[in-house]
This record gives sequence, structure tokens and C-alpha cells, in this order.
Amino acid sequence: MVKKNQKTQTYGEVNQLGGVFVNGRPLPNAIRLRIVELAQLGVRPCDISRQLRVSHGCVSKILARYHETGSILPGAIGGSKPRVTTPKVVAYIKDLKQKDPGIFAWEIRDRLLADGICDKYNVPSVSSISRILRNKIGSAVHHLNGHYHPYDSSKDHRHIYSAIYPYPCAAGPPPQPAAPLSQSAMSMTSGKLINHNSNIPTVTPSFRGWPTSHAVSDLLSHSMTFRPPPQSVSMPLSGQLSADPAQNYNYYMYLQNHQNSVTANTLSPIMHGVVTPNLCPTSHSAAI
DNA sequence: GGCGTGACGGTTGAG
DNA sequence: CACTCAACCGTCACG
Repeated sequence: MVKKNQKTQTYGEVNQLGGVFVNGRPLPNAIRLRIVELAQLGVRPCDISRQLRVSHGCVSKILARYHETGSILPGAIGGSKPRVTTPKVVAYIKDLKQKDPGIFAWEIRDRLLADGICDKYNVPSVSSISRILRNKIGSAVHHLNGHYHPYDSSKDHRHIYSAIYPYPCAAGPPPQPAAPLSQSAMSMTSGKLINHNSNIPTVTPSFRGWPTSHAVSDLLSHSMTFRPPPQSVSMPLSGQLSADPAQNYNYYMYLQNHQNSVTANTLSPIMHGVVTPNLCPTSHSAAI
């Protein structure tokens, strides 16, 4: 596993356009930035695809996401859905049940909302509450009171996992549509963090979700200040990318991200919770 | 030729 | 701590 990761992340794979990519991993933020940047300069997606040597499907996907959410960042990879039946919620349900053995599951649900234990985004479904009553509080009492709910729709309550569900991974402000870059946004300097190894700006969301369009604009503004690596790799000005530098640049970014991932400069913002954990190195892999 | 989209093989991380 | 599984990824091929 580790061996395979190291091999893949070191060498990557080459797509039909000659670009280097790592299967299963997001493109580097700098590439994503370039895609959005070039699109806003009026470069056609097909040309962006050729210039950056990224598949047009990927360009299409990134631009579509940007227009929809205002973010260029990849989504949160991995992990499990948040649990709504936290110990606190279970304890509260148990308390309600003990105080009023005849209470219905839907009444408990209403109480959870009314009492501020849950909000509309993380309140358990009626069937979930029934399951809690059945499994965690005692089936005997539950059945004797005739409140057993035979239908278990536990597979159907995914709607409760909202984008603003308040847990560390998906919490945060709702997505905002993309807006044209403004000069004021371009000149913003707060709310960002510069990676000193690469001079690539990093947004500083304290959540694992989308940054605001301001954050994206900020990112875009600083992508212009990206410094090319000292080797033969160059980073042309917007709209003037040539194919080969793009490939080198692409490949360089993978190597650089791989190297950065184990440095204190990269780990520091992560430890301070200002970089999306999705972009953090893990114990299994150091890739972003 | 350009673009949207689904299948595919892959990675990730909470549980 | 190995495993599961559902989230995500980019590429590719098709229409």
C-alpha cells in the first residue's frame, strides 16, 4: 500500500495529453487555479485542457464546480458520514422517554428541535429515534408502550446530512456562486496563508468545506505571484502557457506537493486548523 | 471539434 | 490496528 502510493505519487501517470496525474488524487491547487484563471480570461475549456494537459472532462468538472460553488478546491475525500445519534442526543431521548414513557418518536423529534438539542440539519429521523428507543433504551418498555416503529428507514435519511451540518468536516458557510474577480478582491491580503516552500497561497478555512468566493478570488489573485521552480520549468503569464512548460509545471507541482507535505511549513497551518484536512498528509500517505 | 456526462479504477479517512 | 465503505478524485470514451 505505502509502496504503491510512493511509486504512484513520485512518478504519477501520464494521460492522453501527456500531462502527469496521480490517479485518485485531486489536481494540485495551482493547476486548479490556472484552469479557473484561464477560463476567466476567456480561454476556451478545450484550450485550457490542451495547455495544461488536463483532460477536458476534468476542466469541465472543475469549472462547473467553480461556477456552482465558487470554490476551486476539491471536495472532502474519504471519511464517514457524521453521526446524528450522538451520546448527548441519545441521553436526551432517554431522558424524555423516562419522563414520559408514552411519548412518541415524532414528539421526541420535535422536542429535540424545540429544546435546541438538534437543529433541522442534524435532528435524527423518526425511525432513527425509534431505533434508539428500541436498541439503546430498552425494547421491552418500548414495545409495551406500543411505540415500536416497524419501518426502519435508516437507509433513507441521508437528506439530513446538509452542507451546513455542524461537524468539522462539512461544516462552514454554504457554497456561494462564483463571481467575477474584482479589484478589491484581488487586493485582499487577509485570511490567507502563504506556503513558504512554494509561494502558493492557501485559503484558511477553519472548516472542511468550500471557501467563499472571496477566498477563491484571493487565491486567484495570488496565483499570479507564483514563482517558478529554479529548474528549467517556467510559469508563463496568464494565457501564454506553452504545452511543455505546462507539463513540467504539472509534474513539478506533484513533486513539490509531495515534498511539502512532510515539511513543518505545511504541517504548521494544518495543526492550526487553517488548511482543509483533505489536503493534509496522512499517516498512510503524504500526498495532498 | 467542443462539451457534458457516466463508467471506471483509484485514494482517502471516519467508524 | 486491520478492515469496511461511502465519499471523493481524474481519465477516458461516448454521444
